Amino acid sequence: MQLAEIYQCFCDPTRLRILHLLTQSPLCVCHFQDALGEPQVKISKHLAYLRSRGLVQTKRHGNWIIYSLPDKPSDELALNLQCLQDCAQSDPMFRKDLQRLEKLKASCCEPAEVFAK
Amino acid sequence: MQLAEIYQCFCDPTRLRILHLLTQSPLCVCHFQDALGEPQVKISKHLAYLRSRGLVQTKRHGNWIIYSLPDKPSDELALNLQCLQDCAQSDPMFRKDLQRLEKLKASCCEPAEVFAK
DNA sequence: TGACTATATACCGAATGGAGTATATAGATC
DNA sequence: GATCTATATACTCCATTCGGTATATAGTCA
Repeated sequence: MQLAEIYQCFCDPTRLRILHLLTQSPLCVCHFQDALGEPQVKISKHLAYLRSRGLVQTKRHGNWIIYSLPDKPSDELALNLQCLQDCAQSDPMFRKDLQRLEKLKASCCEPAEVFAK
Repeated sequence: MQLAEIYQCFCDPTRLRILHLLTQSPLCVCHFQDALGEPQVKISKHLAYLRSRGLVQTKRHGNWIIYSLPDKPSDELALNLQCLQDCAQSDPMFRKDLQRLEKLKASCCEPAEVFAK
């Protein structure tokens, strides 16, 4: 059942925060590190977990590897990502993540593609 | 984060099927056994898992223990249960579960409260 | 009280998950 | 080629999960 696999990806707090940020824009590993305040190895491993299950895709841009949600998510994934966004709106943790992400976008000089939708 | 705990409950196929059936009506263990075709101990343990995390509640009715969704689910839980129902509509497994449940309801002579909403 | 029914729990083993430390890789720059 | 930066992977440890087998418990009925 694919649905259960989606929930397996959703069931860790760090992965949830990663996926939530990705609903805003594609990002690379260092952005997750800064926005979530978690060590590189932790972020990288959770991203690998999500990638191996098709929840995120990557493309390289110089030294950076840019993570994004799938171009064509399944109906189940799309529904659940929308639900995640709805739930996240009222959660302080998710809101803070977004705030830190906005600050990062404002302060850094990285190429537009990284944040491009 | 409570949200991650909800997804932990959702991330096993058997638990998903149980929760999906419960969106229809309260049920007791033997109904899950019959509708899902899984052994008693497996059902019982998953129900205990869900119960310990507040996803289901119980009341005794003679020898039966009737499981139901919480009277007042959190916003997050309500949203995700709705999402589950939406996803389940197009999934053959979930549809078959519902069919078997309907047959059970039609063929058995159990008290109305068990299936009452 | 004793048997029966529905359900729960204890215990075990295999598998997976998650965090940390250390190390490897790939591309960029000099 | 040497070095630097960003990211990934290997390894280890500990905790949790999941399934199965066996057994316990609570309520019912004779």
